[in-house]
Amino acid sequence: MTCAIVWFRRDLRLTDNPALATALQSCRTIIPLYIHHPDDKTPWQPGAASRWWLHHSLYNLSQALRQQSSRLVIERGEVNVVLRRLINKHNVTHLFWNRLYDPWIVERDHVIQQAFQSAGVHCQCFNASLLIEPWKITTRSDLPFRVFTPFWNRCQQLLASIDHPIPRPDALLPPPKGIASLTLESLGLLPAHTWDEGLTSIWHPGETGALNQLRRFLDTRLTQYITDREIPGRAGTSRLSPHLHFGEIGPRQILHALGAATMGSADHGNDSARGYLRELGWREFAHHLIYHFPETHHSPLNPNFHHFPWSWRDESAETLSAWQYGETGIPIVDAGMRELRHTGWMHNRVRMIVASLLTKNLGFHWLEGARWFWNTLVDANLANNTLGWQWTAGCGADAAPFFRIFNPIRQGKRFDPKGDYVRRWIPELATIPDKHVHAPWLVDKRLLINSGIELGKSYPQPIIDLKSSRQQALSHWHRIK
DNA sequence: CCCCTGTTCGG
DNA sequence: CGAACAGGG
Repeated sequence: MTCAIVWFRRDLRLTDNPALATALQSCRTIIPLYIHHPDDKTPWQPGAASRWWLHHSLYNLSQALRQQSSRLVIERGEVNVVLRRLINKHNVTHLFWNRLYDPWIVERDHVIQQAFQSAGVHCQCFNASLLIEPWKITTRSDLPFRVFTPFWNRCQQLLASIDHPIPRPDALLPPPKGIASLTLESLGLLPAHTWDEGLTSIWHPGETGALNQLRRFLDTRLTQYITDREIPGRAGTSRLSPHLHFGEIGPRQILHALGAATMGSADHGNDSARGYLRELGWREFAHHLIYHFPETHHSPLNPNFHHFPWSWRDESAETLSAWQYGETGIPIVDAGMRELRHTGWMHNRVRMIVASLLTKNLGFHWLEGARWFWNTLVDANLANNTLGWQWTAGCGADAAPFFRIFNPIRQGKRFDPKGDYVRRWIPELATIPDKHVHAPWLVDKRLLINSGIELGKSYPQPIIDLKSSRQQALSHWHRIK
């Protein structure tokens, strides 16, 4: 009699789940297990938005399991203790999971595999969340990639050989009779007071939500993706990032669906498909980097920046909180930060703009921004967050050179020309003419008053002079160049 | 997945 | 005088 644990982590789906599929082939009884371990020694404990998502995703998974006469077993505690207890209690013979790439998880999983393997449990782990795992490709000199373009070129050569997604199983196996489980509610993942209304109205965590979102994106947005993806005022992006983070859908499924969706379509559609795939490529690249350079979640990949004087300006709590809460007086930045706080998500173009302001103009350490994103994003992901912040801060490997300092006015005019995005999140600016919406402080006072805006009252004065702070940043950078 | 400054060029 | 381009941080 064989009994398997399928240890769910961030692979909260039934389709294209190799750990689950293998268990179904090789065992008679299956325990679908989730272990909540809030005390793990990570500097990156999931934030409130992420926990909110996790709660709903676990709920969705447990419902899906129930529909097939199985159920999710929820435990809490140190993972090896929990696993050992269940393995002994239920005579578990097989342990299956899908791999993750956060440095301490890689290490922990390795220890667990060793320990249980030598205790006679068959342990096996799989790739469920990447197209190409970090150790599968290297540069010509056999090193990890540090530059995106050659990385992605190499990946593209291998796309054709990537496995098709595994179909959703049409029958599961029951867990042992009477097996105990904590309730989902007892994990306390939901916020104490209800700030989550903004989230509930736009997101649908869980596998069903993920598949619907992919379908909707492919059917209604993909052909316009290449032109719309940079316009934060349009719903042009896939918005799959939180679903991907929790593994409610995997990139193999997207790749496969993308192939089917663009088969035989005109060039424009293929440009869009390629463009979208490239964004998945950045996700792959981020995981490649965090795996091979596990220090980078706190330390710059580019050694020139090890002694860079981050935090060269006032570093005051008020300045930081003005940035966090969208009160900097710079509309495109405030719009982004408010979108983040209300929805747990921010358009990628705007992420770059707000990050550039924080690290270059306001002179804060990039980790300060990374932490805020970590706590507020529903898609908070160590690999992507690290890549993103090091990229804009200029200290990553293939980062934007430090001297690429975004000008939020120019960015606003270019990517939000009519101010649709800005006005959506900053209704105070509803009546200001389009041409001034990105820099209200440069507008003639009388015109502002006609628009019913008084800077410093209804909307803040800018907290930073863009020109001089830019000069300051460049002069600091000069010293380490 | 940039910005600024200076220069040239066409109207 | 704006658009287009080159050069450099």
